[in-house]
Formats: sequence, C-alpha cells, structure tokens
Amino acid sequence: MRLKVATYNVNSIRSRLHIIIPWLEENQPDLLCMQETKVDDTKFPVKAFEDIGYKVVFHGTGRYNGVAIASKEELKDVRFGLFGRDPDRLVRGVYKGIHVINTYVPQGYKIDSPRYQYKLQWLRDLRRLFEEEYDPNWMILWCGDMNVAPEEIDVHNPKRLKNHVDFHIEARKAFKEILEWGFVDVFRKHHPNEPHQYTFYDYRVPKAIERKLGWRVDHILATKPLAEKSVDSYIDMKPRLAEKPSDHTILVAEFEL
DNA sequence: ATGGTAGTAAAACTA
Repeated sequence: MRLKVATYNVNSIRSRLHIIIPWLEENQPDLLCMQETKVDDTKFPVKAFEDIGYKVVFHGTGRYNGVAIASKEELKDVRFGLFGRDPDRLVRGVYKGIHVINTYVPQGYKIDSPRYQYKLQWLRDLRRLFEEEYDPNWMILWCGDMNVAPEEIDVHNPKRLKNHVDFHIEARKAFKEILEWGFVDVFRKHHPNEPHQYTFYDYRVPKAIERKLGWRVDHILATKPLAEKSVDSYIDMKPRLAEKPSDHTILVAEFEL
C-alpha cells in the first residue's frame, strides 16, 4: 500500500483554498495536516473538501491557531489538545492503523518572554504524551509546524539566528528529546546534508526565496518501523510562488507499506 | 538595520 502524507501551515484556510483544493486534486495525498486555519468551527469550509472527495476534521476558534486534517478515508479516534489544553494546536487520530499527530507548536515570541517558556513546556508535555500514550514500536506519524529548525543546516544564518525562538538551543533540545523517544526526520532521511531546503520564507523579507532566506520548521516525523518504509520526501514550493502566496510551503512524504 | 507583509477583524495582535 502506498501512503502519501503532507503538512501545510495554511495561514488562514479560507484565504488559501485556491491553493489547497487544486493541490489536493492534483497530488491526491492520503492525509493533509494543516495548521493555522484561523477559522471558527462554524465557518470551516467543510464542503470545499467534501466536494473533492476528502473527509476533514478540525478545531479552531477564529483568529489564531486552528488545526485540521483532510483525509481520503475517515480518521478514527479523533482527539484534540495536549493534556486538556490547546485543542486548536493538536489534533490526532488513527488512519488505516497508523497513528497520526498534527501539531502547531507555540512560536514563543522572544526567548526572554513567558511565551517562550510555554513553548518549551509544550514540547516537554508533547514528549510526555508520546511516553504515556504511544509506543515507538508502533506506526506513528507526527506532522506539523513545529516552530523549530532542528539543526544549523535548517536555517540560513545560524550565527545571527541563535537567539531566535525557532532556533534557540533550548527549543532545539526539547525537540530533539522528542525525536530521541523514537522519531526519524523523514525529510532529512532523504536529503542528508542538503542545504537551503526550507519550508518557510517570511513575507517581510524581500526576495526571500531567491536569496535563500528561509527556515525548515515544518516537519514529518515517523517512528522507526514506519520511517523504514519511506520512499521519498520533498518540499513543494507552489504555495509560496502562487498568486496570493502563503509564507509556508507544503512538505510531502511518501511511504510504501 | 530591530524594518518589512499578511492574516484576523475592525484596533491590535500574531507570526
């Protein structure tokens, strides 16, 4: 069985349907994990997904955050939140026997702010969720906007960005500790030591793509038994180059089970 | 150089 998975920080799902819907039709992934849907549940564009043959689960309250998963078959055992908090930042379920966790990790604002401490705690709690409710021998996918660039190769200027919340050593450490529980970075498995592979380019940076001023902060992680089955992973730049572009790109991984 | 743009929504907040 072929399994194609994608993750995309949409930065408002209603403002990105012109990208999302054609992309799903063309690429036909089994799963698309989305973050920053920025829409209240009552206004979620369910029909746009159903019209092209996708199911969708979602939770959001409007202005900030919001997560969703579109899938070809129904996602089972769907749950939201991390130990009762942030239901608009974590959604998980089971797809054809594979556990799927989609997260929008708090960004953290600045390293000296309480919000950064909250981000670090969030990542530690996420590790605890895996420890308590999952097993690294299971087939598990963890996808999302992690707001962490794990290694120097994942940012354009590691020296200048060392105090940025997405590259600060403490965030990288907290992220790495989740990987050490039992996850493989599927994109990096297929592109070892390949520089300038970024999933995010800030709108505010002029000519960011041409100047390669990006970040690799969106990830698809898989437990070892599942990562062994991955056959490809790549970054689709189309959303960043579209008419009304988004700041994030789409990250894809394919498995042959 | 501490700006810049884009999203929510109707002024400021988040990224």
